Amino acid sequence: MLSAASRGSRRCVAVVASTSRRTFISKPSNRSIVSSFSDITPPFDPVSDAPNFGKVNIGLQRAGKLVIMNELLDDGEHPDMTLTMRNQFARNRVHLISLVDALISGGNFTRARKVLVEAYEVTTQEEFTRLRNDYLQEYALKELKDTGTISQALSWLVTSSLEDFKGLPFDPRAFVILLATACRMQDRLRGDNVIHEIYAEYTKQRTSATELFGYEGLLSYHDARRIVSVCMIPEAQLPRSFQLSSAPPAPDITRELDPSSDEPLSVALVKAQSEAVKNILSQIPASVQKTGFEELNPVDSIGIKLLRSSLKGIAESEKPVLPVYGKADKGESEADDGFLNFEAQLSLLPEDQQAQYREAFEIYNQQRQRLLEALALESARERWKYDYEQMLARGDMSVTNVNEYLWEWQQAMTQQVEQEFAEIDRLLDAKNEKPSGSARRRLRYGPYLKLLKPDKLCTITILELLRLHATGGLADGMRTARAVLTVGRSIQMEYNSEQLLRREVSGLGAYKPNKAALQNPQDFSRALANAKRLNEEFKVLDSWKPEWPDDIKAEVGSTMVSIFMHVAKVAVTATDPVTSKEVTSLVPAMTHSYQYSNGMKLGILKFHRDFADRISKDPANSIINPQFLPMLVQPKSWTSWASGGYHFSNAPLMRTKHSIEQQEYLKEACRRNDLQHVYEGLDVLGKASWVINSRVFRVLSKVWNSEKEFLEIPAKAPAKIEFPPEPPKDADPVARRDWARACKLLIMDARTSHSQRCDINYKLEIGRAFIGERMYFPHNIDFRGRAYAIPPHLNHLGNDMCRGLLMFWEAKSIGQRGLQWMKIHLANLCGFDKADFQSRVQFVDDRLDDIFDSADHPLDGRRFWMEAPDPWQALAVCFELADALRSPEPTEFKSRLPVHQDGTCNGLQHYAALGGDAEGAAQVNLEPGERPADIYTYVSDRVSELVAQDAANGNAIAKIFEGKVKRKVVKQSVMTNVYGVTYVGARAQILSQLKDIDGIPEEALWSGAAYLAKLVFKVVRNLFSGAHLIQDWFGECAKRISKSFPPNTTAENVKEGMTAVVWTTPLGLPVVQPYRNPTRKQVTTNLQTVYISEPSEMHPVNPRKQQAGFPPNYIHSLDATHMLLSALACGRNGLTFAAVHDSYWTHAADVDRMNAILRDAFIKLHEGDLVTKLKEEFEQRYKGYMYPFEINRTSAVAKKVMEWRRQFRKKLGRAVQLCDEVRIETKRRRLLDSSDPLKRAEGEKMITPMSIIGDDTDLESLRPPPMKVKLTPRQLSSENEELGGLTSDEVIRKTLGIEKTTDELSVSESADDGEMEFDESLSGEDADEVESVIEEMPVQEAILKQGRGLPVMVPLTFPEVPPKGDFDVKKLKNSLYFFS
Amino acid sequence: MSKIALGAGAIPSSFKSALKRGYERSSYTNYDRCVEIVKKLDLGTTFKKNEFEILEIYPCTGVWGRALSQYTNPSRHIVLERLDNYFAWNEQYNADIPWMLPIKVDAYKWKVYTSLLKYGAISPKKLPHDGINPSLLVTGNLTNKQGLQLLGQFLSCTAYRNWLQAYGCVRMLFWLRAVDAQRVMLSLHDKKMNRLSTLARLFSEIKPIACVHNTDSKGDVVPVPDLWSTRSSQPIDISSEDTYLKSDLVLLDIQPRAKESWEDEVNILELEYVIRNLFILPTAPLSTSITTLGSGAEYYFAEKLPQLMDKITAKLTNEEFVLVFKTFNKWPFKPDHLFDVGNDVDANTPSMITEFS
DNA sequence: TAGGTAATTAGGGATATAAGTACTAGTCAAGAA
DNA sequence: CCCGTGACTACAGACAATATCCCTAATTACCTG
Repeated sequence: MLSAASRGSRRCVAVVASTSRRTFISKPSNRSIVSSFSDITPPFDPVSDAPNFGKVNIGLQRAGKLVIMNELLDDGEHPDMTLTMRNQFARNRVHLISLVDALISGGNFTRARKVLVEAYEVTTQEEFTRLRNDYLQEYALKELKDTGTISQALSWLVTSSLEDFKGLPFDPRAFVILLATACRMQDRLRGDNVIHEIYAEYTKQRTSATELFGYEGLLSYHDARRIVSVCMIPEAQLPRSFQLSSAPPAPDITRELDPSSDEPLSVALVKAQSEAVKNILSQIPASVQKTGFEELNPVDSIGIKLLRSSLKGIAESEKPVLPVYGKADKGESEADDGFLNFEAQLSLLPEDQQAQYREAFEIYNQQRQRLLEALALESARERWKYDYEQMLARGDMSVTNVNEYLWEWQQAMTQQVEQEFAEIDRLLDAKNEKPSGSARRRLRYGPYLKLLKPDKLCTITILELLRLHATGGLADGMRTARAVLTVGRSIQMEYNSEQLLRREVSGLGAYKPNKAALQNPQDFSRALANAKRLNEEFKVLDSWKPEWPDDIKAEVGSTMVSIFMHVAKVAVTATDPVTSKEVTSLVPAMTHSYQYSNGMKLGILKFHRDFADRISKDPANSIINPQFLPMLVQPKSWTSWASGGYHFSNAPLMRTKHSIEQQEYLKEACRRNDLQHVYEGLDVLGKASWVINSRVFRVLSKVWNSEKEFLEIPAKAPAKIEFPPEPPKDADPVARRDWARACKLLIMDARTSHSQRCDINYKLEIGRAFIGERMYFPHNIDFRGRAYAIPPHLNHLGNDMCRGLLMFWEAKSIGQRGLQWMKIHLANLCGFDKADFQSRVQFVDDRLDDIFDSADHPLDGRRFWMEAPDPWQALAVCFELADALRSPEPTEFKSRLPVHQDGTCNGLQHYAALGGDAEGAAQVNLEPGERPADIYTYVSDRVSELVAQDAANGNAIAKIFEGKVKRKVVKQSVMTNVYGVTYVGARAQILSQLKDIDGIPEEALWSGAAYLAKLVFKVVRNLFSGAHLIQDWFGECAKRISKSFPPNTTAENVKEGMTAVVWTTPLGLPVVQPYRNPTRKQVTTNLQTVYISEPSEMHPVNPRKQQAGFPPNYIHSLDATHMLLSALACGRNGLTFAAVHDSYWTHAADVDRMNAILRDAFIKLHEGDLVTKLKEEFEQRYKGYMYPFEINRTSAVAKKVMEWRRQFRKKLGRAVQLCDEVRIETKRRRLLDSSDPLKRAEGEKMITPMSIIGDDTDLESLRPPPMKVKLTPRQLSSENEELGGLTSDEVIRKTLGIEKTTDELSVSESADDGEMEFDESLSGEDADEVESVIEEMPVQEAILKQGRGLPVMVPLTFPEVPPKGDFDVKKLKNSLYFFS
Repeated sequence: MSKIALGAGAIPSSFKSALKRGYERSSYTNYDRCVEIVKKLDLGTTFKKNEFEILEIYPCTGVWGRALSQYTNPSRHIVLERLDNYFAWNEQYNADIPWMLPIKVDAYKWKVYTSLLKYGAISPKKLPHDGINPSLLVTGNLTNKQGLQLLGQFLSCTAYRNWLQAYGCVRMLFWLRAVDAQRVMLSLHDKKMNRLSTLARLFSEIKPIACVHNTDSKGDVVPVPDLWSTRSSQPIDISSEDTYLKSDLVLLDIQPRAKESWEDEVNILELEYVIRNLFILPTAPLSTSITTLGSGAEYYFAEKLPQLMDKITAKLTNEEFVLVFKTFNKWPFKPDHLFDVGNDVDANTPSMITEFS
């Protein structure tokens, strides 16, 4: 048990040093950029004309400011993290934290307090303080509501600290919470007394009141002033914002406590505001208004358009008014343009009005965004209900729409959930009843389940299951484990959002806004001002809810899923096999079943076939889960690891993989303000506004509704698969197997096309909902820093179709250069991207006719666009280009089209820059060149040559593949080669490419892939020597690190003690490789047990993955840095910027500027010697760590070490473990480093393996000599070979001494049917040829292997970095094809 | 006729090391005891001298095959084995058995048997399924993981009555690891009743012929399979000391049942599906485990077979299983297909993958 | 009412599951003799 | 302690085996002085 004092001294992370403070200036550069292609000189002068990066001090000068987990045992500094990771209560910890939170929110204060006391023992101080303050706040609020005072809360604050929490005092925030609550007391006089009392208590702890006013958002100005006057606090102790001089204007709304309402404030406010909005909108000229403000659209999946109308209707009815749905929602009319031309139409107005309307639009969108986040679930439900009622009104009970089912299920489920709630309550109340198995489980998940209202729980469950069905991989089923966890997670997220909404204003309950003040705005500007003020009231406090442990999610989820399965029924019809009559029956819509895969059971949930069929067919309206949709307003700027993006949903900054280690590093970096540039970069990405390309959408929609196959859209499959007839019962097993295989293939095909159709349906539906809307994609990052859009399904990172559907909201005049770039862009999309720019422009100019045709008759024309590798994007360009060229002044044309600039083999670009590798630089366009270099084409050409050679020499496989080796075949393997792909992996990659090529016999695929993989490796080996050196260095470092132990390793923590590879990107983002071996266990739920890992526990690292993952991850962290850096600079220079990792997008007009920026960013990034810096970081980060080094067993030193171990073993009385050596060696080093000469002497006397070796000895000299490894041919492989390359059939024939008969040939063929025996397809001669390829590989390495040595723990050092070449990355400045 | 009593030590070491690597199959090596076993089997009543063939797979040391062959005198004894060393060894060991013909093929492959039949290596008579086929005796050494797989396939054939079992009820004598034998042999009342044993029980009569009976260092009996003693046929005790790799082995005599009329009313694929799925929840009452058969199954079966709903899957009798099969066959809403299509082939769904360069 | 013992249960670890091993070879790590 | 055997096979977005038996620890029930 830890005393309060020691708790206080614990720190999570030690700051190693803080030398320099970074500053940056965010002044945008307004430099004009020279623009002409005939002008080969670069737009920027490399030296003097750099774009303004505003002194972004990218990281490398920051060495010494790393986040390093300090784990020095001897200092007695247990970082919280290691404590929580290794605490024996660790498993309890996360459970207790989320349980306390749930109990508080559920209003169960008695239990909450009890668990809080329990939690004290196992949580960190920070966690605990937050929990206790949460409790205090909610408790005080409750008391205030019930009794009008908060005396009990106050007395708890006074006494509990001593009684329950070992004297851990409350922090100032706790007092602020009470003070703010006291300010809400109706009885002002009593309120003042309480305030005084609280303050008196506070002064017992602290003298200055300054801290009290430091919590943003808790106290309003007026509250603060009141406290100041009541407690007579000196003005000097107040922050500026609370001083008298900064008094805000009197608010337009009166804040009254409305205990009866539990509606979130923002909703209440927006509803109240609707009149004002209506007024504003009514003043917009008709021409603008027509664009969709009032117009109802027949399709409204998510409720956005519902909101459009409900805003108008709310004032009268106080309830959302449903839009009137027209006829079937198919056809072209649906593509209403919404606000698409808002700006254009606005530009017709006088300027001052423009500004006003823009502001109105902004506010309008903000309101809708809030409603979207707050009410989307309800709106989906309303839609179901509406359809259901329509059905009733029709008087026809046959279900025509999925929604009608959904509403029935929703209702039935709600009832069941209410019963479940009652049961939970009964159990919670029943004190002395002994809980049985199911009761115990109920008690465990009950508090969580009850956090949401039953109807909401049900809606979430239904939506989530439908979504999983559509996207969960299996067509007619989903993994149970995934389903229950996803539902559980979704419920938690909804709870989090609700809490955020609830707390949004000072966390002090709901208010009734003064409607009168809003409904009669005197004039337009006053209305605007009102609306603006109200929006500012929505400031959401940073609040982070603990994540529920997975087992809780699973239990909550499974409860809901099983309720769903219990009540959801569909009517199905089938033919009775006996009577041959049609029978109809009500069956569960979803079944719980199992499958075996490799002998292991897999729980799956399946929707009934008939219902599943519906989902892929019916418009996906109202089954879209609205939790992470694109936003209507700019995402909230990122300000911390937990805050940014959505306003009322918690989306984390980083997608961590259940790794506390990652989270802790991130939090610490965040705390230290290291992530400002990351935030800024992400904000730029988030600020890019998008709109659905409605013309592309219309084409897509038409194609979709035809239900025919089109490009990558599979045709609508019939509900029932037509299987070939089953072979007769006594058929040969071979026939039976072949039949089964054929069936399974059919099933799989149906499955993939089904899920593709579902996926496309989903995307279309989102697109349809957002048509004509300005939308934004909030972004977050993976653990390496790569950015991703948070909204799933439809975003610009998706496939060609998604990208084709999206364009920028903002339109920019393209200018001459922009027109060129747009043409180049089209050429690129058509796959013509290897030529110089001029040729690409020419490529497009030569096809203008086709392009116009595609734009005018996309479906019934010549369909030029469809032949492009990226057809939908090509179509979008066709439209845009046609418009531009036809406009009177093409260069004035305002374009919204994003134009891409893609890195040419971005990974190798970074490698070449890291190594200063001139040759490599030229291959990947770091070096300026006349034409773009393409490394993939180069490799495929070289491979083709080799294939041709082999073919000429009679190699059968080579003959098959002669002339078939295209760029695409080798591309992936070439790229991944420097990331450490193995022969097996490359072979698989090539195989999957070969499958798509026509004219290759089935049986040659495999041997061909193997053959080509070998050739690719052979070509690449000599090509990327510089990159390989660095890659090897990365690998060696990662290997040493992942096998090393920190100095405080003990026998108990030796498992977890091994080390993950951690580094800091130049932007200051700490990257932690999460690869560990998770231990998983079974958790019993209502449906089945699920097998999940225990996230709160620390698992041993997986050195293999750490090593294999480091090279790609490091390079990716660099390209992420480059991207964010470019984003940041683009943002500061006023460009719209979007990116897909190594493909950067902007308006056509701005491509030149973007190119200049991204090149500069790359130069900036690589100016310093990153590899050396990395080495220095490692040395600093892993100072004092030890790793096992193998020394030659036969050496004298090894003998001595072994002798020492024998002695040491006697002393210990047990076997010596490596961690013992770490400990003793650490002790010795500490003594040697001591300033006390006595201690130093003591240290010198100590004998350890390292002292035997000698601290200054060159370890390399101790390596065991290389050993010859005898090549042991595997018994198994020799067993698998057919006798002398003969088939078994021939063996039998020969053994029996039967001569080949005339009908032999046909017989043997039929016997081999289905069995793939490659040996046969190759004559012996050909096989030799393959051998020859293998033999040409350097044999020495294969046979001479590092011998096994004696492992000795030595201090962790790193090999020298490979010498850097003389390529100057600044040359890049003139390289036009770097990104192109 | 030379009787070579062959202990483990008598096997040439070269052969021994070859066996150890990756072969994993054990084998009984006590020739005298093998003879005893053959005698006990009393094969002569069914298999007349020179009027039947033996098909032996994976002979391993070949001791059992030798004894069997010598004492039953088949017209031909085909041995399927892939180890190089076996052939050299066999040449000297079984030189005196002229009808023995080893073939170097992989007995795991189905098409091997097709070829054997095609070339007349074995030529069993095609007989109706009303009794043991006296023209072919299959034996083998299924004492590794692969062997268990093979056993499952042989048992499946007894259900389909196809492949080798297409010739009538072909008797099979298989050496198995004791644990595997136990799994197949479980009786109705055993809690551990499983898929394989149910299949076996439905279509064949299985008897243990020889069984390990070890004593440990203290002389106590090591309890291996406990059920043979209760069976009518008292198995012969053998010791794992006398086996290759010192493993616990059992020799099972599998005699396929004569065909019954219900077999025509069910689909074997459905039968396998039903058994497989019901045994996912072996201890649950049928009312629960039946749900794994498909959507709505619980209602349909509760209506058709109410008397079975409270029974535990693992305690269903043959007759009750047959009822379930028949009922399933007539179910209008049975699933469209009965395959467990693994989701392992999540491979390139072309348009779903996001395109990164 | 306290305490001791019997009885029950919860929970963790071990094991079996299915059934054409898809293909194959080098490397690294846990495990067993 | 050494050696044969087994798992994995570039990274990321996007994670997932389950039922049952058997034994032990822990808790409850029950009994008695």
